[in-house]
Amino acid sequence: MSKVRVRFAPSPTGGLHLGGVRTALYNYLFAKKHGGDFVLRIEDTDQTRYIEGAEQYIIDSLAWCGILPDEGPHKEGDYAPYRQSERKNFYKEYAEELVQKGYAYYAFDTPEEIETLREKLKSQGKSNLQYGHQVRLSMRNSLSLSTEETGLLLDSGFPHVIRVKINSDEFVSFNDMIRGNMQMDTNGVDDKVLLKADGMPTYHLAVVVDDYLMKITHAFRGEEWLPSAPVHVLLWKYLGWESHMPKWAHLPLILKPDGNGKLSKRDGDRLGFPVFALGWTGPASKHLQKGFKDLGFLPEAFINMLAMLGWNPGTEQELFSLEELVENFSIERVHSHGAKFDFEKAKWFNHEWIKKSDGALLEPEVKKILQQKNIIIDDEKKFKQVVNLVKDRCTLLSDFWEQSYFFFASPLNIDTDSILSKWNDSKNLFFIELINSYKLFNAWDGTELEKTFKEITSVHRIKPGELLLPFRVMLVGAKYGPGVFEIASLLGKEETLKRIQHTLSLLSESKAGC
RNA sequence: GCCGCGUUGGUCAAGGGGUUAAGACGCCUCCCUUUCACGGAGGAAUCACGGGUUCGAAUCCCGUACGUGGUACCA
Repeated sequence: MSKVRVRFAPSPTGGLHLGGVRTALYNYLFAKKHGGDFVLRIEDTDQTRYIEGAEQYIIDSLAWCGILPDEGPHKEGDYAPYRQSERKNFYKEYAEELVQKGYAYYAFDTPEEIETLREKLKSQGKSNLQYGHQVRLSMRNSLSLSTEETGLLLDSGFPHVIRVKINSDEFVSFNDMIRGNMQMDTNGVDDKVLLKADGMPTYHLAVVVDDYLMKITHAFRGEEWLPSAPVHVLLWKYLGWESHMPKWAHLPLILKPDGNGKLSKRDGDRLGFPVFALGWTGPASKHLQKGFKDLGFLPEAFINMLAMLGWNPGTEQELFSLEELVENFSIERVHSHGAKFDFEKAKWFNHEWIKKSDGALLEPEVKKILQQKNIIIDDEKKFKQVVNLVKDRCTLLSDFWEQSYFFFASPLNIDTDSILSKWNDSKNLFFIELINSYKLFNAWDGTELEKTFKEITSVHRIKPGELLLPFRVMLVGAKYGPGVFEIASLLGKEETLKRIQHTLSLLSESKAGC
């Protein structure tokens, strides 16, 4: 058995969205599971849709996910080049070969002529034109024209394409690793263009030629290719490569959460969640669409979520590292139906990953987030403690800001309103005495702070619960966060006393103002 | 329109002739927490419909409906 080789073959037409990353992921998982190669091939045969920078963006996106190609345009192997635009000569050669063998033909119809014909049929209420066995003899091509006429047109350099000649009523069967035995007839497909007038191949030719030349053993791609699969299978046969044909698997689509249609690049803004791994700025619009990374997702959570959207190991385990996915993945367990994307579940995966990640792993990203907000981290030991203390309450990395900034800077606002309604002189006196007691502390320890706090409450005959909330608001600015004495302990004596004092004066001002 | 693929709670899903039809997200209730989370215990909610086959169908077959993809010199 030859070495497993799979490829991910995106076209550089813009950002790489969820579905694309998942296709890459499944290819990668399968390759690594079987000790094979994962090849990145850039399908840039449509010059009209080519977007500068998209190729690098794709490589960067995959790298962030931990999906590293063994070969690709950025990492050349034995099958270079890896951009189809640089492989132009191969395709022409094979297209000509197909013509010689009688499996393909030259067609001289201009796009405008075909379009006109389509419009005409449409206006007559007829079904869409299929350039195939029904009409090919009434069109302008090397089948309908004499050899002389064809030769003349060819010699004069008349623009032409090469089309595959698909026989009607032919049954094509192949095995799909997800769907099982497929038997389709050729009536559903037309005489696909193989080589365009500009000399570039279409997907149909390029995918077959490149998969053959690059010794691809398994071809996994989106379900949208299923209807044209018979053409590809036939091409493998016509080129005489049938015994080398890769095993196929057509992956289910990722659908929009609100129903209707597959998730597309444009859905990101409309639906309020990212569709890209990394942020993408359209070169024309200059509009930035944020990616999962920008929103505070961990790559581990992102690929975990993606893997589970369309695949399931059959056990109750939901949390998988990339290594565990490699170990457990099986293409046969990929579903044959699409799944709607659920952003809430995606966030859940991230929350789980933040909780289970070692604080040390999170620190660099968290530090970046805090520093972007001009928070100065002067005490590394304290920073580590804070990260571990608050990570359970963070769903996104960006949540670390709200959950931890007040350890390093004064609260932005003090929510005095939440204290004021129940505020009175005896509570004020309590805090004054608390300050005085805390001033005498030598060892600033959370347990001791709590002990003293409670002792004073009993002297003042106030329930601790009535004072804990004001205390929290003094330190945090609002009603959230970890245990209040843990916060005080990390804040240190000077800062804690300063914050109590500060809020006390705010409260007296408010009272006076009433 | 035609052709292909699909259909288990709102969402992701296990289950592939006999199950009280797993589990997860989300939602609700309670416990924990003198905050917010985390954690724990519960709850509501499902086999698209109609025919077969069978002692027995979510599971197999056929229709219908619905969804989705294709129907480009795009991939």
